[in-house]
Amino acid sequence: MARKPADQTVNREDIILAAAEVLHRNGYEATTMKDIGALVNLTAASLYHHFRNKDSLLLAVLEDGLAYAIARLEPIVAADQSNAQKLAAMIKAHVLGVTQHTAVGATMVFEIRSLMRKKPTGKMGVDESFMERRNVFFAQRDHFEDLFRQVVQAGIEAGEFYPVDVGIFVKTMLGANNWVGVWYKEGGRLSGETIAALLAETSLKALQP
Amino acid sequence: MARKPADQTVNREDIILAAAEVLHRNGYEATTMKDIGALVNLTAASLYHHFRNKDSLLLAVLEDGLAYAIARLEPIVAADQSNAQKLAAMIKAHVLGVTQHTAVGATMVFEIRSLMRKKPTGKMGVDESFMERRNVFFAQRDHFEDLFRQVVQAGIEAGEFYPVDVGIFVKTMLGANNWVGVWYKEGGRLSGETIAALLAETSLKALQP
Amino acid sequence: MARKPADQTVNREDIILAAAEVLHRNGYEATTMKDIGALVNLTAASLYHHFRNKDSLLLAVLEDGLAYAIARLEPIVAADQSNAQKLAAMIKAHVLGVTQHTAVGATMVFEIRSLMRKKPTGKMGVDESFMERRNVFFAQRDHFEDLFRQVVQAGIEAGEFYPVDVGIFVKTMLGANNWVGVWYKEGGRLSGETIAALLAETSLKALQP
Amino acid sequence: MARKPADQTVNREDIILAAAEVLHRNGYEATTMKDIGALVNLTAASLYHHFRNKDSLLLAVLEDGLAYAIARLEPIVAADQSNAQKLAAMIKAHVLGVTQHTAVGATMVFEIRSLMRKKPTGKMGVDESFMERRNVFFAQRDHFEDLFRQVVQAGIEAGEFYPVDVGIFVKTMLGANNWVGVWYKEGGRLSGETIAALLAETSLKALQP
DNA sequence: TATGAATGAGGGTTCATTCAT
DNA sequence: TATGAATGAACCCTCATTCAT
Repeated sequence: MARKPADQTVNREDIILAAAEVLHRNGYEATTMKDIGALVNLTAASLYHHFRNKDSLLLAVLEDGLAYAIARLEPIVAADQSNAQKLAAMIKAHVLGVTQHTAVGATMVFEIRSLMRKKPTGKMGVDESFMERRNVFFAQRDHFEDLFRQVVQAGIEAGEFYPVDVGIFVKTMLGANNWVGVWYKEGGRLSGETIAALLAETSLKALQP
Repeated sequence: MARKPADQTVNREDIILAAAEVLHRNGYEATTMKDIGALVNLTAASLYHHFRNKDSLLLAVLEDGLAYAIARLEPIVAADQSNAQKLAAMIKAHVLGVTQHTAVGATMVFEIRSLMRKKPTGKMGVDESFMERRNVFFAQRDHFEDLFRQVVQAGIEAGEFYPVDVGIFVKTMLGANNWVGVWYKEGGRLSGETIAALLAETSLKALQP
Repeated sequence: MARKPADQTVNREDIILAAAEVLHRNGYEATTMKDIGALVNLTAASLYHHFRNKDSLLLAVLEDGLAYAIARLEPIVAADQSNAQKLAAMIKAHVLGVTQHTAVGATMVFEIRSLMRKKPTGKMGVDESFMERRNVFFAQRDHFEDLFRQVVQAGIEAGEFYPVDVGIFVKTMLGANNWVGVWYKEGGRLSGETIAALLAETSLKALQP
Repeated sequence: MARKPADQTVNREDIILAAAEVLHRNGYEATTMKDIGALVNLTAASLYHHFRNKDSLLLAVLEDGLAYAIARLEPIVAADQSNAQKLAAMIKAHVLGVTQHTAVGATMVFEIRSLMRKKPTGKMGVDESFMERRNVFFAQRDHFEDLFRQVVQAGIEAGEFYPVDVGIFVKTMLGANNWVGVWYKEGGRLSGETIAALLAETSLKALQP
């Protein structure tokens, strides 16, 4: 269960990884500090040396996952390729990320509800910095979706894609892609790469002019 | 807030509806008996006259939603139409169900993790009947997916559809459809019917031979 | 230790009494819900059926004590007597209250710092109703002091009293009176009545023209 | 916030001063090692190089304040003056100390309850030396009160003072004087000296034969 | 000396659940 | 049926304290 040998120093990143795992497995509310600590051989109390509180830690996981996902997408969007090629590459990269990088999986599958529902307090009064971070996160989340919207839109305008309703299409496509995080199990019938390729193919076909 | 006038008798179905609403809005762990009760002007304690415990109530919601979803699908599958027509009708029916019937939305969007994670006891010892119901639910869930798989498979064999990996395709498609429950807001830019039609169109296009 | 037999129903007032006792004995921060509960044979959790949270309960104690103290003072102020007679009666009543009514003792000896230091949150976000109650409490506390100030001021104007600095004198006098709550032990050398009489005599002498 | 520039060596006395400030402001239980450390730019852990534990540190504050108060009183008691002159000087000195010397204020206002309630262990087993120090402190506290009692008693015997109950009178008077530490704010309407003078006058008047 | 990291103990609070009324 | 009262379990978080560096 524990991922870290008992005698090693634990750093912020280790904790985020552990938290991502629990978060991905159990969801926001069912994730306890104790569970996270157990994965790095720490007590719950010790986690507070690295993060102000649970919300802050879990938000760090989400930020991490989202940043990673975006980082893989942006070079693709900026590349000099057809929109179809870009979109295929984006989907593959994203789905692969969902299956491989726990934090990405957690971030995407994640019911953002939990974060939205958060009242401006955990136990520390009105934590403005948290609210700010949360807002930045939501903005990044929009940005993430926007990368897909841009490419689809450009593809439509270039005549590469069938003129779908971009907003609906992208949400739908991401729903499909993110959902992989729910059912994907390592060592299953198909590899992450294969699944990623199949999902890309499906989306591309759906956009055929 | 309360869905029931204060002076009316509350029955099992009312509670399920209330629970579905909270469940859909807040997720499994964040759903409290008090919240559910509030929607029908009951105290949390009173809910126990209608349901053995929280799990049982929430499972009832999921069963309800799933049964409703299946009930709308089976006649379509059984109808005398092309597989393409069937699949389009199924998607439309399902997506519409997700947007209109809270319990369906809750059931589908729902991270089944919560249910799977449940230890065979809450406070009442090994509740075998609950485990049975849970297993039946999972079986039904499989059946639900199977309805889609059947039609897709038949369509492929009939040459109507492109020969996709049926398992992956259906999971993907359902991911997309169910995700609607996450982002759909009544009174948005597009009606549930329109969204349902668009999703059906997208999936059908992706299956074009 | 427990003040209530194990088989009796506990009501709001019982809890306030228990809380007053612990509060008086241990001070705000050192008072735990568990300790309070123990005095009425309840668990800490059970207290939450009667009070929203610890702050609310302790504030109730203070309100109680203050209300009681004021209630004993107001008739005296309104009576038709000389200011000297009034003041003597007020001091006696107040000191007696401090020695007999635990909540009064707690309220008066109480380092109001704890209440003033309270950030607008315990664990429940910005609890506005609590802040309002707190403000009302402080206003009442002012009113309490004002009753003494009125009589002293009137006495000075009537030539009954030496023209002291009213504000300082009253604060000083109340400091002396409230301090009784710190050192008074039931069954000591002198009765509460005797002590009260001595304190009244002392203050009156200090005001001699 | 920090009282010491970041690059200066911190000594025992600095810490006591910082602790006195926090203690005076927040009370025993609400005083944290972290808060104290912050005032001298130290971490909580670092404080343990100077003091065995929190209790020991806070007791040092109290000892300091009490020693200072006594040191100012003893010469007065020993001086060759009338008892009335002595008492007036003592009150002035003491009240001034309360307003000026944080440790005195902390010691006096301080609810000795916290110290009395201390179980003979925090985490370090039965700390006998602490219990001894605590007892010495209480003895000193008695001595402090005794200085006042001596002068009042002598004054009564000399016919300078009205024959009050010495014990009660002194406790009452000290209550009044110590209470100044609760309400005194620097920069208020009256200076510490003025307040001290008024309190002395009041007590002396109360003792008029 | 100073500190970052870690922890055990404990406190406030929530919540599902039970039970007598 | 309905509920108020009560509770055990669990959770988040704080804090005094220790220890290796």
